[in-house]
Amino acid sequence: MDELGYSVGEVAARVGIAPSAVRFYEDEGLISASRTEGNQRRFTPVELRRISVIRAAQAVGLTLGEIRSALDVLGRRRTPTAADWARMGEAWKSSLDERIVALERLRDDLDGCIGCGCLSLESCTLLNPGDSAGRRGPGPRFLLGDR
Amino acid sequence: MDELGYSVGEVAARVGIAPSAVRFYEDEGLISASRTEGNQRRFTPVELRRISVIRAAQAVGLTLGEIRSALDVLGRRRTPTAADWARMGEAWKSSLDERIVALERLRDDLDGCIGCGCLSLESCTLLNPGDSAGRRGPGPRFLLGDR
DNA sequence: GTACGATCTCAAGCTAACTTGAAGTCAAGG
DNA sequence: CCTTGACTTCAAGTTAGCTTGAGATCGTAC
Repeated sequence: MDELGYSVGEVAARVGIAPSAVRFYEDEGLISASRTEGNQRRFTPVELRRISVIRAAQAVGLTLGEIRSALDVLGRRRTPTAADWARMGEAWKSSLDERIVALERLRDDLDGCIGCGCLSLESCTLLNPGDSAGRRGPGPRFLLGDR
Repeated sequence: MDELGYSVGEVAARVGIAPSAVRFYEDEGLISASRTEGNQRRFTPVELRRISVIRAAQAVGLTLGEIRSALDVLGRRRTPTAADWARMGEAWKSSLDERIVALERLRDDLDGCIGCGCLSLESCTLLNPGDSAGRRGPGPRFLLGDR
């Protein structure tokens, strides 16, 4: 790190991703960098934080597009406040909560079905929820994201 | 459905996927079909079940490769028993349990971090777990699947 | 028998999130 | 000054899981 900031390689090493991924994030507008006289990227510590947040958000299951939107909300202010990060975190937390609930429901349904061995039956509620889960078209919609 | 079984279109309609996906699954060896004299696919009800199970497994987050392995375990027996399906279901359930635990931990960490506003701090345990989460390399490994 | 939708095969395209490679430039040590 | 490793851009490749399109055939209803 020189007086301008971290190089791609340094950033990559620090956040544990490949340099190509760092460049990719910049190309995608998720992070920004200044340049040296010789046209090399230099990143401030703030960008390191943004990358960490990006990775965290990905772990939660958000796409880069969604993450970009969230980061855009932070706006052009130089240094996001704690409240800014908190707001984003809250949004992700509810996404997390939804996923957890969905998985738990799936697990519980699986429990019930396995108990009765009905995974082998055409009438299985889990695989053919037409009766109990309502008529929302054919297939195991219950499991595929339909709410 | 004729005496040989369901056509691709019928299968597709019944399980709620596109005919191309049905052909794709057959190409991938996930399901099998007999052929009419005119070379058209015909599927038995068992294949419908397999597709439903495939979709269920995908919803749990398994890849087609993993699913193929699981289905291969069912072997060449013509009709899988309830115990067979149950065994697979159990395996998926533990995968589900793992995911739920991981997401819950992530959510709880996010809770703590948001409470203290530390998402904006470089010393944040969540984003830089180097200290409390052990030294397993740089980056927010805690969030990225490292266990 | 003829029309018309459904099916066939095969190749190519698509999205996400990157990686890889080529050809060339920058920066720091000796 | 020279070497060497890190950096540059840009195009193309990768993986998963399908979809789309072209051109040809099947099957069924009238």
